[in-house]
Amino acid sequence: MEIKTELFLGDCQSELKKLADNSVDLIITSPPYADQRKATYGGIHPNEYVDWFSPISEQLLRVLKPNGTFILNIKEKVLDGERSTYVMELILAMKKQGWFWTEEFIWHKKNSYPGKWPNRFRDSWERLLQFNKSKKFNMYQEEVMVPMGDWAKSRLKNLSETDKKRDNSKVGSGFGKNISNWLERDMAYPSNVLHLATECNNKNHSAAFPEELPEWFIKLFTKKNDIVLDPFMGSGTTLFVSKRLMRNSIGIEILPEYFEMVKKQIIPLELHLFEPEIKYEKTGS
Amino acid sequence: MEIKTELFLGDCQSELKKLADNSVDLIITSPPYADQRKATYGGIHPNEYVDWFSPISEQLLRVLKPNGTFILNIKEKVLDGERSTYVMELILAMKKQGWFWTEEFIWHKKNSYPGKWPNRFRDSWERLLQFNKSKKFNMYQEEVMVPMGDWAKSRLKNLSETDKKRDNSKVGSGFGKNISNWLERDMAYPSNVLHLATECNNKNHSAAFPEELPEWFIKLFTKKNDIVLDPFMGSGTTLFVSKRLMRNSIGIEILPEYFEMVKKQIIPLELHLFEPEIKYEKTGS
DNA sequence: GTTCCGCATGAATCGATAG
DNA sequence: ACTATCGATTCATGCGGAA
Repeated sequence: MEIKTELFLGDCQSELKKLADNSVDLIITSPPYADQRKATYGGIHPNEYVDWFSPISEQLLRVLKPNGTFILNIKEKVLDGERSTYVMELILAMKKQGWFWTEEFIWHKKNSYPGKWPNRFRDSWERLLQFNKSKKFNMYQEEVMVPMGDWAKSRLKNLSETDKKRDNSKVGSGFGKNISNWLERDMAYPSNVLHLATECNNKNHSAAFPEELPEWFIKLFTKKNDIVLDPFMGSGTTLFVSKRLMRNSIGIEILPEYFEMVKKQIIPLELHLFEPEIKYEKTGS
Repeated sequence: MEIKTELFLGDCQSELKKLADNSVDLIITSPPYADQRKATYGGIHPNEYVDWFSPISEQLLRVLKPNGTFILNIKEKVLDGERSTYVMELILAMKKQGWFWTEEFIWHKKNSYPGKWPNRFRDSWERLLQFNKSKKFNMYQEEVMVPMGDWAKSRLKNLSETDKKRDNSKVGSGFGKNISNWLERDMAYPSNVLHLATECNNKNHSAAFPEELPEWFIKLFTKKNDIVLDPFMGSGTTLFVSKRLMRNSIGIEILPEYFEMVKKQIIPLELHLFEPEIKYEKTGS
């Protein structure tokens, strides 16, 4: 089946109206934070943030499938020495709209920018708010399982030693068998804290998140041929990852530069993606 | 100078009234979370939590010195499939009382409670909310500087590979047990994400936080001979650490068992603490 | 005296069962 | 219908006994 990528150029709120009700499986986005990035986006004052975002979240609620998920990446800025409260007010407002606030993941940015202030440390985490339309939603936990921690590693080490001896006495060669069994068993479910580095380079967009971030949520909340929406597309990370993972995607971007940039990059990516599939069928292996 | 430890047995709200205005340098506490410690403490329903805590936070605002800091350790529970909002409502309520919400630290608990559910992962973080009475407050950042590991150098190369696995060992600000292994020369300021394991054993209290947690904040926000207050003393971790770091401390506890337990333990600790000092003076080294 | 392994146990959450 | 209680799930950690 072909993977589609749809791009919309224009204001997020009005472009969203073109999308059908209950048509999207996953929304994942990082909207412009209040008063950040004033140069590229309008820059929204913290006090106006909830009023600005509410009509958008209302549209998102409409287009999301009943079993779908909305992941909102956001962090309040420091205003006059203290944290703003607009994120909390936004959560409360979205709950009134009908959203369920299911969970708050923490994105721990391992390589946050250094800096020194007299009264605070580097801000090295952001919120990843999970909202849902109903209490039942699709979640494919096995897709994001991770290897176990130190305990399992050391245990695996010892096991490989003993298994070596056992295998040598019984069969002869091949410690691969037992180890691979243990490797499979040594997977654990992750927690709600994500450790990812920020991507500082090769993107023109000022605040692109690392590919691993949308990848994790796309794997977790969608399956192949599902539809992913990023209403603040930016440099298009979410869309590229969606395509790579064989998910359809929709992107909305208000700035023509980003829109054109993504549009140009999506087409060669399609060719690149379908080429290996043909080869694979020919060799038959 | 002698280090004093004062203990109060009784209800937090009424006992706090015995303390003088502007008399405490640091408040650090972990109140019973809504409906959690039902067996030991009363258990407060999420809907009533703000009303229950507000009179207490009002007292805390009164007793805190103008340059002091209040660290509140708290996390909302899941209620009927979604996160409760009482922590956010509490922050908004405390701001109305006159508190400044300066910062939110994240306590990442490596060893969070296990479990598997169809719709969520393990909860492995808690909030450490920093409130202040004014925008100018005492902060001794050098006291909590951490050595830098080589993870900072190699982070760019292995990014995609390591992120697929769970990074257990070297994530983040790295206080804990391996400090002695780190190189001394390049010291860095920590960030606002703390990586600490919970203490499961050797305490009779059900939910003592690890000593490193109050230690970090005591070093960061007080100097020697300052006064530290824990209005929900529990097993007394905050007080023991304060004493060890030569800070005066005040503890309030409503349950006589804990009160007596801490009382008994504080006295031998004093003897233990002052003995080495005398020896130190005698040897003169 | 080390190192290693077994085991109990947490600020958890869900779903089913019972009043 | 709505609350209360119980069992099942699962992972890092530290302790004690063993090799």
